[in-house]
Amino acid sequence: MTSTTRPKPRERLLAAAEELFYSEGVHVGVDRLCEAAQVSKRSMYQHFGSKDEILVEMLRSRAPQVMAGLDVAPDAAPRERILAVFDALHEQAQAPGFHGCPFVSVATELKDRDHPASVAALGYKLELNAFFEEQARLAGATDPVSLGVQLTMMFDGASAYSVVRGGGSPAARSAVVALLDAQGV
Amino acid sequence: MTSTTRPKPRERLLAAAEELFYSEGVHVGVDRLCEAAQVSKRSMYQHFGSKDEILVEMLRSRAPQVMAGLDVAPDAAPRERILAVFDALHEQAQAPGFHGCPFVSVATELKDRDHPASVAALGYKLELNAFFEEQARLAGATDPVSLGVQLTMMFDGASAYSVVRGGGSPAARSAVVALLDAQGV
DNA sequence: TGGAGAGTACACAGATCGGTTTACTTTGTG
DNA sequence: CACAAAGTAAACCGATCTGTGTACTCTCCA
Repeated sequence: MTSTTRPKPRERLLAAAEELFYSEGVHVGVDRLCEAAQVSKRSMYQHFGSKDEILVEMLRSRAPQVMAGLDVAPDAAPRERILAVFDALHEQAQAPGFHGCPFVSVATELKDRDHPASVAALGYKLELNAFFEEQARLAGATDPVSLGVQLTMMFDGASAYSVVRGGGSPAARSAVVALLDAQGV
Repeated sequence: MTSTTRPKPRERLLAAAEELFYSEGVHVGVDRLCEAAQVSKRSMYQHFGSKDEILVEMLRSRAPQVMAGLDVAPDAAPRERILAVFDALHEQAQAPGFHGCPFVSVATELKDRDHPASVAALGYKLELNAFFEEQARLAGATDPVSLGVQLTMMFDGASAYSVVRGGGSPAARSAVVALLDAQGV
């Protein structure tokens, strides 16, 4: 009976935090968090020391899933694998509940790079950057380090575009193509 | 005595809102806002109907100044004028109190594109986009519309980079050069 | 000079914030 | 079965939130 069992409070809290913090911001209160997770506040403070701890744990535990949701062509050649990331982003940006990259959102809302959650967000961004850089290197890019940063910037820029205007733009893909072409990828 | 006069409460409130909402977020309370502006709460509600109204008015009134702070080479040729914007951003991103584009920040924090402040933020972003597009057109770009969007994305992507990691990166400028070169600008 | 408009200080309302505490119930297992 | 672990509901704490009400003072100008 491992498949139909209801998730434990800890996991329910992390799921509720993912949903609420993303759709409404990190200022959502613990009362609403507990209500959404169907967990009493007393239990919540048994599992987590504070609301911030939930936020950090949520970011840490979700990073791999977010990466997996973007690296949708792991067996393709580097250039296509990179482009697939932006195609995936483009599709996610069409969804009604899209509010940009959750890690950048948290960092933007906290406005404090020393906050543990900001550090967790930075960790994820470095991962994404490393992914781009590695693919660039595999494809024989002129300057993989620079290209990795450039692609990370384009990723966050395309996200910001969606946050402000809604939806996506084909200009993101053409920009990526131009950046890849410029380095012979 | 027009130069040494202390600004009126309305302007002091807008200045305090610009400072506090940017450095700490739109969730700063009206009490702290009034304290920073040295204006009584009663007076605040004489000038503005609500806290949100201050936020919207602040964004609207500050947009021209922000644009002016980026278009620092208005007499240069289009390509250099565009690059000057990213050089200005790069310098601003080095400053200790930098927290990204204030308009994108507000939109990110509100997570509601229908909010009047989000609409104001959108208006500013469209202005920046139009600026890039116009320069691209003047320089004879292959597809000025697409290039305008691409540059706006790079701008916000470079801003996000600074928010998450702090400081700037020379990769932003090289990316812009690649995008311009790809369109013969 | 005197009165109106603009400003102040401060208490208040009702809600919500993060977090704690008390008292009770459920659940899994030796 | 029995009992500890883990869960629940709900009151409570002091602080803060947006916004209002009251009562007073300042300043400028007809």
